[in-house]
Amino acid sequence: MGRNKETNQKIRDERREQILSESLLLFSTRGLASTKISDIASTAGISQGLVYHYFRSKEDIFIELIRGAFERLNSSCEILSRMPLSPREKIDIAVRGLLQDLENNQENARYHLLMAQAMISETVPEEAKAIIRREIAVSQEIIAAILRDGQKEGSIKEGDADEMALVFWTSINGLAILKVVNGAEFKAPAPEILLSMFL
Amino acid sequence: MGRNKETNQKIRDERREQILSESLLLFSTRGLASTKISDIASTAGISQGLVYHYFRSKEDIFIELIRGAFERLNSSCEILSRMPLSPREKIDIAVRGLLQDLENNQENARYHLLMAQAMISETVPEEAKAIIRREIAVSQEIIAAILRDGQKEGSIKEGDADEMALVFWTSINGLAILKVVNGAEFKAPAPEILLSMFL
DNA sequence: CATTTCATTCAAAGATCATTCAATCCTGTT
DNA sequence: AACAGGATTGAATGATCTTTGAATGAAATG
Repeated sequence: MGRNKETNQKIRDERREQILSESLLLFSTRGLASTKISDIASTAGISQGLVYHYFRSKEDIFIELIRGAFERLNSSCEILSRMPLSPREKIDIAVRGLLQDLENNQENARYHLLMAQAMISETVPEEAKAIIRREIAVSQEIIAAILRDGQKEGSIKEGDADEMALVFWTSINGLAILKVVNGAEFKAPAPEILLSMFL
Repeated sequence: MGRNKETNQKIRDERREQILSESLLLFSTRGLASTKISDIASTAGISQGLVYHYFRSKEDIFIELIRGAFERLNSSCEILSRMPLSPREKIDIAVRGLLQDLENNQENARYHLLMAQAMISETVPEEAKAIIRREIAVSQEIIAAILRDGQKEGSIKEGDADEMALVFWTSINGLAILKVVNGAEFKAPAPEILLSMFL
């Protein structure tokens, strides 16, 4: 009666992850439109047809990656906001953590880049756009809330907290782009530069 | 003997500008690969064939736009650096000017976006990449030089000036992206937030 | 060892585009 | 009015990709 269920499930999970992982690499540096299914297949070492066994279309892969990107980002943010720390410490940890992550973790920078591409491009699938519309506010609101807390107790600079959160993410995002572009040469700037906007 | 030279030249100049202008709009929001020649032609109100009367290829249009983008950016930077102002005033003017420009001038934000896309994507024409490699350092070096001047006289915060210039452009760029994405809703953040990194 | 069930491949069909080119139009000039 | 010269059009060409589906292969089960 063929292979048993668990083995098949494992094969499928692994292939799926493999396709997603290679696609992230390609989408983030070449964009959705310039990434060919044949690119994905060949870097993953499989045939083109097999890609369609796992995903309905190229755009489906993209949507899945966007979904994962926000899941990671938002859950990190929520963990941060729940930490038993002062607002000032939270911001400090967030900036240092994000910058360090950019420097060490290629994949994370790629996720940032993917999100940036998805935000910019009018040609991303509607479903991806919908996810962005829905999720983009979460991380910004969390940072803004921390900033407001800090402002109340006087440990964080005055100013419109929403605008400050916007600049916060904008800067992180810009640096992520730089990281992917510059590759190994990339050296994250001193956290103090960014922190001086808030503390 | 047909139309006279000047009239033809004028027609050609105008058409060329028109094609470039519509292309900037499309490339910046959809990317090079997802922008079809038929899109450019139809938004410019001309036939597909005519586009090829003015440019050798789609990539040629892109390269021309990138060339123009850096020309604008670098010349603005050089004007700034020559102004008879203190370093502190120069940075102040640069930040306020750039933010205001983002808010009022759709086209400028699009140029920033185009540069970002060109930097990110591995599939932009080699000639565009070459221009980027050559030109990208200019504006960064100019800002870094102003910062160093200011640090010498104590009016600007200490810190690695190159890194600070990097964060400077990164933030501007990130905001430009946001501007194009958010369109009319976009409200530039208070300049003071960014300025607090430097002053 | 025959059989079943899927993963996987391969080649072909269908779509979508960039690019070309022969024909047409427009507008000063003679 | 006839003409010249370039601007302009639009359909055809061909290249490139996505997607499909029939055929193959491998592993586990009876």
